[in-house]
Parts: sequence; structure tokens; C-alpha cells
Amino acid sequence: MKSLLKSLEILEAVAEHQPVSVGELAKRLSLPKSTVQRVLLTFHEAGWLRQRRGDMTRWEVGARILGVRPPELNGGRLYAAAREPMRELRDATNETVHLSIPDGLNSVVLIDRADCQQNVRTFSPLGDAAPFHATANGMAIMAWLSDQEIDDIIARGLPAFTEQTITRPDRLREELAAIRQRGYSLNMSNYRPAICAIGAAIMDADNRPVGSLCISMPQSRYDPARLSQWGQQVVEAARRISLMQPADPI
Amino acid sequence: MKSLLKSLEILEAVAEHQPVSVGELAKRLSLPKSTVQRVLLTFHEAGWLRQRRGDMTRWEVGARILGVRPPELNGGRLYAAAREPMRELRDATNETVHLSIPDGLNSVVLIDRADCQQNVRTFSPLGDAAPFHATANGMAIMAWLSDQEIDDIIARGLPAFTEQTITRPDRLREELAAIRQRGYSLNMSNYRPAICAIGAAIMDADNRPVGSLCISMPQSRYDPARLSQWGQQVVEAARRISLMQPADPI
DNA sequence: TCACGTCGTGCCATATTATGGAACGCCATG
DNA sequence: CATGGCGTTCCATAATATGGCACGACGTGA
Repeated sequence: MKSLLKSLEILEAVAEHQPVSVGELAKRLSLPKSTVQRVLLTFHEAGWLRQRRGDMTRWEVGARILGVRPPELNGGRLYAAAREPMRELRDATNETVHLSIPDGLNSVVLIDRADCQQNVRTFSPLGDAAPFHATANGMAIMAWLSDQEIDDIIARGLPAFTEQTITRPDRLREELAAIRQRGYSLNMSNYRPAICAIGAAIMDADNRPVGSLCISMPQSRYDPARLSQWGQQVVEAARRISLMQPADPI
Repeated sequence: MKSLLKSLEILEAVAEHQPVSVGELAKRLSLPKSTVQRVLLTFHEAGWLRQRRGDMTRWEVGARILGVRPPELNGGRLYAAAREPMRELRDATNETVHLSIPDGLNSVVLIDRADCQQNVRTFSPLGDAAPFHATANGMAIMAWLSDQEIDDIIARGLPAFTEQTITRPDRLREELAAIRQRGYSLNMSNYRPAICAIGAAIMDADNRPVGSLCISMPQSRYDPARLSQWGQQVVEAARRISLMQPADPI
């Protein structure tokens, strides 16, 4: 369905550049103006896009989309449960804390953030997708997946993002075993240069990983002497959130 | 674009019933199986839907959609700013607190909730859309819109939901004036029977309403003697959140 | 063991539908 | 007053979504 794929591209472009005009979108996506406009009007008809207040020529994403969420977020239980522990972890470390969930076996997506107060801090936009094998949040989740699911992720390839990215399957499996043993995962600039993170998985009542938490910091502030303490704090925060997660309904 | 409208209906149906199978969707929407499957595969290709872990025949919403959000939520500043005040308001009143944002001039949408601990409590699912003229959150926002925008909403009709719904335009304008004067809005079973609420608008740095907060309670616990105090508390909580809202970029 | 019903999947001729170039009206600018 | 850029509309045409049908897999009950 080419038209649907094209429409979703347009929707995502609106989300990224809102509020945005027809012409701008057409240029950006190299599509005819009339095609773009037809799609915008159709999304509008469905309630997914709206015109900006006071400016009928600029489009933005409507609130209807907020009713369409992955099942992990239904009832907002993960958000709600993570809120307080994330704040406390942020305050205890004075570093930014990230909350992510897996998107199937494709990637991990950042869904919430507790920002620290430092002048130099890491930043990732909410909704950002990142690979399992190169991030603290990704590896923390991956460590608790079944062997078959791990094989599946590895089979999709382990691209390198920095010199530190783990790209060899056997090396990755070793690292996952280490994570299972110590409880927390470690990202030493494996994904983005000069960004380190310490992560731990959040489990549901069936002991399946449904998300993860990490402390994200500039490499300049990474202190090996504190690793063990911070690792335990992340694990403890994740455990508290895990206790509030329901079982997965079939 | 019929095909796009149909596809969005299917996507929304998946969100509502996830995890869901092809056949179930086809029955529910009265569409041919092959059509539904083609749409599911296309959404999958675009990363918007995924198969449930361990069950290739059940579909659910993927995390990619989390990157597509209304502009009010960009950076999560409203969520983040509202978090603490909402909790405090909930604790102070022991009632559920709702956070909503306007969807253009169409409706207000519930985006967050701080649940109270009572055995009897109100419940609305996140993402729920409600009319401006019949809810505390809606009227709180509406009160601070321009005259033209208010006219616009009224022109779309003021349907009745209960005996108490305000359906006469002049009566609604009076109520909005009263809200502007006292600072908080009031819903006395105007929308859902036996549910009351006290609301106040959240303003951005340009003094435009970008959302609203309300205390939502069963009518049985509504106490006129406390109205003034709770009203002031909602207004104060909304004001604290407002101070953290950025100006609206053109 | 076999027959049956159910489900997900793949195919393909057909008709519906999306396409995009062109033209129009509007507005701000020089 | 001319110009360029914008959003919008139209329509013949080609591209594409459609959906009935059939196949294979699976689970069930006779």
C-alpha cells in the first residue's frame, strides 16, 4: 500500500516540523503539493491533524493520537510507577535518568526522562528509537529475553556506531551474561560518542522485561569508583517499578 | 482518500483491542480479511504495528507512534511540569486529578492522571476526548480563549449529555465570565452523571491556555463548603505549572 | 484416523482511487 | 502595477487498492 506508507511519512514529517505548511512539506519530501494537501486534509478529517489556532495554513498533530499507544502504556501504569523512582534516582545522582520500552524486537524507545540540573547534560528527544545492542537500556532489556529472542535480535545485525559498539555475537552474549549476573548494564560510549549510561530492566509480574531505566551522563563525569553504588541504585529503582507492573494479559 | 481513512480506523481498532488477530479485526470492522491484512502488513512495514512477542498472529501498536505527538507535549514539558503539582493536589484532596490539553478547538483530551486511594473513584482512560462546554477542564481552557475562538466552539453546537449540561450559548458565556472571575471552573454532573470536577487552566508564557487541571470526584463526595478552598488549590497548582511553560514558537 | 471448521496467507482480474500537472485566486513585496 | 510565492481546486489518466477465492496449517471432535 504505497499510499498509506506515503501518508505515514507525511504524518511523521508533520510531527517533526510542526507547525508546518503544505508547501514546506512538499519540498521536504519531494512530493507534489496537491498530493501532500490531500493527505493532510484526510488526516484532518480523521482527527489526526489539525490547523494551528489562528493560522489555517500551518498543520500540527492533534491529540487524538494520544489514544493510540503501545500496550505497555495502557493505563499509564509504567509512566506512573516510574515517576517517583526516576526523580529520586535523578536527585541521588544529579544525572539525567531515561525510561525506555522495547518496540517489539526492533529497538528501544525513550518514553520519559528526568532531567538533571547540570550545565552539561545528555539530551535525547522523547520517542527516539535506539538499537538494543548498543545502549544501556537496550542491553538491560535484552539480557532478560529468551534465547530465541536474543538470537532473533542478533540475526538482524549488530551495526557499529562507535569504536566501542559490541558487534561480535559471542562478545554480546558474554556481556548479557555479565548483566544478568550484576543486575545492571553498562554503556561506555557504545552508541553515541562521549555518552555513558548505567541501566537496569523493569520486569512485569510474569518476570518479562517491559522496559528499562538508565542513568545517562557525559563521559567526563563517569567515575568508575561510583559504578557499583550507582549500579545498585538503578537496579533498586527498577525493582521498585517492577513491583507495580501487572502481569501480561494473554 | 478512502484507503487512508480506512487504514486509520483499523489502526485505532488495533489500539483499542490489542493484541488482536486479523480475523477478529475483520469481523469487528466488517471488512474483508485480505484488506485488513494488507493494511496491517503495511503499518508493520512502516514500524507502526508489530506482532506480539511469541505470537505472530496477534497485532499491537508499536512504540514508534510515541515520537508523533501534539506540539504541547514536545519535550514533555507539560507532563514533566505537571507531575509534582498533580501529586500534591491529589494528596491534599484525596481525589483523582486529571491533566488535559485542547485538541484544536474540537475537544479536550485527557493526557495524565493522578489516581486517589479511595474505594470509590472516578475513572477515565488516558486519551479520552471530551467536549469543551460540558467539562471542568474544557470550560477552564475555553474561558481564556479569544472571543472568536469561543464563538467558533459554540457554533459547532452544544449537545446535552445530562440534565445539567449548559446548552444555551448565553448561559455558557455567563459561566465562562464567572470562571474568569473566580479562576476555577466547575462541573456538576454536566457531562457524566454523578461526576463533579473543579478545574483551572494552565497558561504558557504568552498567556494562552495550553492545558488544564481538575479535581475529579464522585458527586457523593462533593462538598460545597470546601469548594472555595479546593478551587484555590487547583488554581495555585495550575499557576505553578504555568510558570514552567515556554512561549509558543510561531 | 479422518473429516471438519477455523484461521492466516497469497493471488489476481477488475474497478476504484490516488496521482500530479496545470490553472486560479490571494497576498505581500519591490 | 508587476512579480513571485503561496494554498487551493480540478480532472484525465495511470496506478493501485480491492475482495472473492483457494491453499495450507492447525486444532477439534466424531
